[in-house]
Amino acid sequence: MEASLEKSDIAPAEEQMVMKSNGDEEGLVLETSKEKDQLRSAKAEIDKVREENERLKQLLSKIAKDYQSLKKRFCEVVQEEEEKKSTKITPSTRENEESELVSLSLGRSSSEPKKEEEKSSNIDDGNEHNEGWNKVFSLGLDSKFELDSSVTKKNPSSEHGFDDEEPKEEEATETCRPSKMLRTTISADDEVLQQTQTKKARVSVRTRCDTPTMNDGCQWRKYGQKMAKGNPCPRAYYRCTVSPTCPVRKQVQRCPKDMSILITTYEGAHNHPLPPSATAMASTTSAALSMLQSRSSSSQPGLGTSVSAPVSISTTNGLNFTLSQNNARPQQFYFPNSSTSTSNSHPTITLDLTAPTSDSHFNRFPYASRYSPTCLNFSSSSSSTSLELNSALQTSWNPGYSTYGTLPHRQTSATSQQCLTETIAAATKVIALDPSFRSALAAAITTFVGNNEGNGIRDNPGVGEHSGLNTKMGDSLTFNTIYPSSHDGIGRAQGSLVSFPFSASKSSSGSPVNSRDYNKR
DNA sequence: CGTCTTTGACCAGCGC
DNA sequence: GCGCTGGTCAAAGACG
Repeated sequence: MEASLEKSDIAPAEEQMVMKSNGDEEGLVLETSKEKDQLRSAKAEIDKVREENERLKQLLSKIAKDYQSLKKRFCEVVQEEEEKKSTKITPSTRENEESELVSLSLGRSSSEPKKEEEKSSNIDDGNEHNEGWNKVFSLGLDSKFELDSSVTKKNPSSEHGFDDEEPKEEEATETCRPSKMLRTTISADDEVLQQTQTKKARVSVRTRCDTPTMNDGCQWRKYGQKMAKGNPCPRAYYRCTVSPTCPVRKQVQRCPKDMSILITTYEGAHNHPLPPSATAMASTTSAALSMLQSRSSSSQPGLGTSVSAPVSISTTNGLNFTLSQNNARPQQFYFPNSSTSTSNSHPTITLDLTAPTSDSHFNRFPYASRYSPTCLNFSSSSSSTSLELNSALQTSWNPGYSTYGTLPHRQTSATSQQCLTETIAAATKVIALDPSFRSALAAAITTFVGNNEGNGIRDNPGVGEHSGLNTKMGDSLTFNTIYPSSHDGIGRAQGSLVSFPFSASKSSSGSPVNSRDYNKR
């Protein structure tokens, strides 16, 4: 469409060129017409990007506006709560609260506060004016995605510090070989190695499902089964059969702790069109791939020494998005059941669709729920990425899922499904736009904290649909949004809060993944 | 008969 | 070097 519009615009110039070339030989004419086409398409592309840019700019300004007002309100509420609590709570409970709050921060981990502070000093600079609370909540993405280093730093002690709860599951979900990763990441410019690396990008989905596998819309062929160590349940290996050349594989395994939970780990990106029902998952997996690729491409050897803190976004509305790339375990302090991987070399995204019962995360952590019922929690390390969806958003890709009435999940309604789709889409977008993660984040967050009004997050966010959001922001931007309603019917105010620095505008990396493959056939 | 699953064998990486 | 483990292959069987 834009191309056709563009056609008329540039027609005169092109005609001139043609006229000119008519005087020359025919080959030249052909060449010129070729260039003409290229010019046309390029212009169209530029216009597209410009449009998108404008749209996202508006989006961001809107968010910033909202942020300002909500921040004000949030601070008021927080202060009130603080005053109330300060008289009631004991030092120990206060400590808990603090750690929970720390876990909300990007670039600060409660386990390594000092380290993080040092490493993200630039973040502090940007957030100093916020002090206190914002310090806690600020997201420092600046150095988080520098590949690396992290890789070179092995942190075995941290490996099992977190998963006492589900060690087997983690084993089941992940199988990484740090040394392998090390090799591939060290020579990031090596294309072959990069490919090897991208193969390791994984998306893990935890869902309650009684069926042997989760119906994600794709066709799979089982090619193997293995007993995983430490897990009584066998792990099944599937390969995508939609296209014979499709590299996508998935592993399916039951959670040893809860057999009703199915852990599906996807690896690779589809190289073929997918049915609409499969696009969400496909987008997510390919986005993970994209993220990994962009990381490796944007990594700088010299910056490799910084160990990033885990990045996680969590909301009571069901989103917990954790990015971690390092050997250090992702630190989701108040999401003990979120599936983070022990595997340190596989960047892994975990979608946790399991239904939390009464002991949901936030119920367990009243302060977190009180202060940030809908909080976006970013932290990053370099070993895995986990995205947890639960509560209201929990649902399944399995269309027949609701038929398993014994499962404690909520019935999948059209609303929640749409919500899930949007959530996945947004999360996918975030991942996909990793090179411009900071800016893209805004778009994704808008989907969550905004009204889901279709503001830019499409149903099928192809990985390649990079918006090219280059809007420059201030040093840090905090989103603090109140949800109009809560999913649990209690009606508590749901504030989503996230802040992150937009200290640098990166051009979005064209994702190598063919986003268009995911378009409807 | 074609497709899919099962299952033992094989290979590579890793730790000791 | 050896054993363990994860991942894959491929032959055989099951199924529609």
